[in-house]
Amino acid sequence: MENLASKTRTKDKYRVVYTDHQRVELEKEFYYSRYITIRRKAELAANLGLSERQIKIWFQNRRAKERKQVKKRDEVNHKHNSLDMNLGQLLPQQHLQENQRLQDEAMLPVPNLI
DNA sequence: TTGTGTTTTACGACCTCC
DNA sequence: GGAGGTCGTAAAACACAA
Repeated sequence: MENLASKTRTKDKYRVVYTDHQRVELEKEFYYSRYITIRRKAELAANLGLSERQIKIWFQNRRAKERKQVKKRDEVNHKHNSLDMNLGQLLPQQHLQENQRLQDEAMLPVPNLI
């Protein structure tokens, strides 16, 4: 008898797609804490019908995603800061508009937790 | 449609900590 | 040593312009 925890990648399914409910619950937990405890991992696994290994890997991937987003945002901000040299020549209204544009660019998608 | 870029699962390699 | 971390990557799933 093979359990889910030991083999999540099968011949016919390279990867499974998690349900909206599973994703929402995982996002909620991630929002609460970036690192899941052993106890919470076991609880979530039981509640969501996933293996603890899947929960662990989901959190690893989620943190990687966040780092990627932060890096992208930092790059935009860096671009923003280097632009500040030139912005000194802009009128105040233009400066505000440029600021808003850069902030919009850096805006991250916020997960819908409801 | 379909070609293409992005996101999502899952893993292996390697590292650190206890 | 084992558990869990990051990093890089494969491949399926998805989004979307042309």
